[in-house]
Amino acid sequence: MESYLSVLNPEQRQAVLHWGKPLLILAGAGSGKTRVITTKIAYLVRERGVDPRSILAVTFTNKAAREMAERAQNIDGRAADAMIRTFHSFGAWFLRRNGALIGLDSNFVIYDDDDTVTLLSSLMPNATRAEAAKVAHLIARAKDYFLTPEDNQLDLIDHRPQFRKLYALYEERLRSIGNVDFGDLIKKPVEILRSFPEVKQRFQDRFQVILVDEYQDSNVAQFELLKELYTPQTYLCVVGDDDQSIYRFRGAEVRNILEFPDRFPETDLIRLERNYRSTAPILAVAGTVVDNNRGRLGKTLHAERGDGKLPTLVFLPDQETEASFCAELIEKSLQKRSGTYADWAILYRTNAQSLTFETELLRRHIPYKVVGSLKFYEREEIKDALALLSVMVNPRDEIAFKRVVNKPARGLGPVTVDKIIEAAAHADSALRGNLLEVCRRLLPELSKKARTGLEGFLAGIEQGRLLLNAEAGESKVNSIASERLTAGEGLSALIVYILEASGIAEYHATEDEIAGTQRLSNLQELANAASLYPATGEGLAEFLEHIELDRSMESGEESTDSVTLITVHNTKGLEFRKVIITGLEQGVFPRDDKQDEDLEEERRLFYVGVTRAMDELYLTTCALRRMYGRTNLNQPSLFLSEIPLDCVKTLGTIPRGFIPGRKRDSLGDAEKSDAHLQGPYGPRAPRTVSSDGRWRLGNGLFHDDYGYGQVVGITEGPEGPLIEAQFETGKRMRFLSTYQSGRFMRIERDGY
DNA sequence: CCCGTCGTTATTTTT
DNA sequence: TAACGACGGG
Repeated sequence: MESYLSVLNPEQRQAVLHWGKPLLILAGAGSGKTRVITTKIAYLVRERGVDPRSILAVTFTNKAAREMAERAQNIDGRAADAMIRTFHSFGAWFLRRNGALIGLDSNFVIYDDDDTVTLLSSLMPNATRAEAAKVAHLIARAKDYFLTPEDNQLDLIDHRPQFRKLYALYEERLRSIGNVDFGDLIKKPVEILRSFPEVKQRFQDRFQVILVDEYQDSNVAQFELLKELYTPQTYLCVVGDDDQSIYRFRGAEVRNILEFPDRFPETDLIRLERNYRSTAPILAVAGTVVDNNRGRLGKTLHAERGDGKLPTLVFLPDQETEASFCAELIEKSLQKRSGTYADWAILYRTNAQSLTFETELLRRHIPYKVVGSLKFYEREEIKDALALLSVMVNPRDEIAFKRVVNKPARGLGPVTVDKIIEAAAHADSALRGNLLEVCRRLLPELSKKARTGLEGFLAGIEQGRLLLNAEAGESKVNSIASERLTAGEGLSALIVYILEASGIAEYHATEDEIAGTQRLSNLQELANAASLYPATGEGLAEFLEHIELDRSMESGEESTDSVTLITVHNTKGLEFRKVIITGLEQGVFPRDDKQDEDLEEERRLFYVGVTRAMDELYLTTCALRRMYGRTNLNQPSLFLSEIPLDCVKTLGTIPRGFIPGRKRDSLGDAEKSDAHLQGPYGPRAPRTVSSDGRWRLGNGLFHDDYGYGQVVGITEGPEGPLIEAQFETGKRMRFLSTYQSGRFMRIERDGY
């Protein structure tokens, strides 16, 4: 056996050697999934004589695509010729070549969610941006589900007729601008493949092998794309873990993986259940909890590493205590043993929860980094720069045009700008939509102030375009020595020049002086990122596409040893020696509006978090938590009650009535679902009046969010008397008797 | 055009 | 609570 195959376990090897029928590899967390895919690519090229160019491997993240390409090449260099891309980058590649068939110019710009909202806002003049964002979200979902504005099933996304109209209007507008959104990168290729059999034939001939990674995160449109590329002669292999499907809210359809064997008859199924990451007690927690999900193919992870430290379940009074508990845990661990800060990750459900941890870690001088809050490409200056560059690539891009034409202020108010856009929309066909050309025509008609301003804007763009088209662009740029930004080389120099000439650089430099921000250096960073692209129109388009599709911004700040603060979602694919999952309370994780499918997804999210841990796992839950400026008394998370008590060590005071899970095999199904409904309060002699005299059973109350209700229980908590309220909406909550807020009050409404 | 104030509204986010 | 947007006054 070849050495690269000998490192595989029997199931992994079986998966690599498999050939012929469709294959579904169910790869549990930490089971060596990436190794299998990359080895498989290399194996196909090396042993099966498959032409690497006929291999298509798709993933969801650029990081995964890069890693896959790199590792496959390390085994066999010829794998470099395989097409290993994200779904979206494959779609973009496809559309640049075949988009003309449906009237799409090859120089389209890819709109991000933000641009999409802006476009939609312009179609909804009376709506707020937040309302437009909601519709934009729905449109994105519709595209994920491969639904057109005409589709009957669009009602499943939103049944209001105006949604259908807005979607149609949005599509029309996007088409006339000549750009695409993320959903189009999948949906449009499918449409082309369906409408043009000769194109479909070409692609089906080319791709003999199709591999899909993280298949549990694929959406309906992506499934359709696979179906169009697939023929009975194609070797199709998908890899994923149904238990790690956590992007339903974004259109991921877990049924894609659950029903794969039905969709592709004679599918072979291989399970990778040997886990090389975590110790057995950690996997026991993960397994018992996720086992409560109904919609899963079923899989049991075995810990190759064997036994280890028992996970700790920690009951805490509030979030401040939670933060200091985490900090102390980390400090003590570093004092005692030789571990590092980087061993530790603090996980939470929502970004807002990071604040308390940041405050505490800062106070104690514990180094940390917050993952996912970078948002480089959401910064104003970066969006400005990208909009400016977008207009140069696609002069029909009115969204980008609007953003930058009056920035810095050039005396072009919204009235003038709208006039230009109107004129462009109604220009004769040769100029239709070409904003820059229309601007030029319109100049004489404008007021002096507006004219001068617009001339300045056009001059900047024009010079930029000249340089893009000029052979010796670079040397020219360098001769126009830049004042604020350093030119660098290639496209970087050109971008620097454009930023300077347009006044954008100066505008943000001034901002920096006022607000002490880093905007100019961000712009510099953006420009630097372009250094490897040629200073041509094509190079610029490529650069913009790269940025739209890959916003990870891999800055090399990995060097400092620090604790990781991260949302559970963001931990997917990562691992840490020591993991603390925080905020495990009903209403937080899971959120209390989650039911059925959504609840199962939350449970999978919990599973993802747990399976990140290699050596140590801590689960924390707080009795009180401030959310939206209100302090709520929460029950421990349902998921905690699903963990058998002998699977964990507990710390802190277990709340009365907390019922831990029992051993799985002693539970019948009916009993199991009962356990979920079990209230947190044990039997006690009921009080009729709270000890502070504020409340009595049956008192009426009103809460802005929960409506009318009634006091149905009174207990004594560590912080004072607690009242339990049953609201007419069905919600039951407990409050401190002293809890007061303008939105919550006692009302004279005793009894019902 | 900039700034202050008021009101609204709160997940998760591979691309 | 806090952050962000919408609106009105200077």
